Amino acid sequence: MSSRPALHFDADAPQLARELIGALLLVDGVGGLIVETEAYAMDDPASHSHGGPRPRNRSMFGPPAHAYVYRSYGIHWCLNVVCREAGHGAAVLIRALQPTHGVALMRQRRGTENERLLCAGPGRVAQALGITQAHDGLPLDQPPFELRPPDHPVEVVTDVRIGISKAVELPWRFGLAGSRFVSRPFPRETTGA
DNA sequence: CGACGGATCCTCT
DNA sequence: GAGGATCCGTCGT
Repeated sequence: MSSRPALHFDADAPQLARELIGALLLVDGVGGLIVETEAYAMDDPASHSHGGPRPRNRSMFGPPAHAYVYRSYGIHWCLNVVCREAGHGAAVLIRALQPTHGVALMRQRRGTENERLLCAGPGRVAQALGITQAHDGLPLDQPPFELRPPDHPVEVVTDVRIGISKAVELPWRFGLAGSRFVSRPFPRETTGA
């Protein structure tokens, strides 16, 4: 399947997750091309929004095209793009980037020289881009964020989501076909395009 | 009020 | 492949 060069923040999470593959994500000019995402919906036992709004997940129920940032395992920050409409509790987790802008700074923040591992995983993405709870709820179309759709259609592959224990069968992980910057390989690199 | 467990990452084997 | 680090929202008693 090919995703078209447009970002529909009012779409449901799986569609936006697909559209975000190949998009450019920057924070203060640092970042890269999105190569891996996951979709989370309200009627989705694996989603933080499952069960309705709470203080912790309030950004997930806020306006679309804004950030939902949460702390993972008490250590890492992870960035989501809120979608649909306010109240739906749908979002797309940014799982991996192909580093393109500010690589030296990302290396410094991450403490590694391995470019393949700079942004390969949601915690690594946040660390490389300097994302913290301070970014929770901020609009992604304004500084310090910059989010631009892909320049051209890209080939997207899918798989089940990673690290969850509920709704494990949903094929809601999306990746850029053939990318070496994903957090984990996709089982099949062929799609119908 | 105590316990649990997670949309993870790193190190060591 | 396994286990530890380390925070805090959520839930059970």
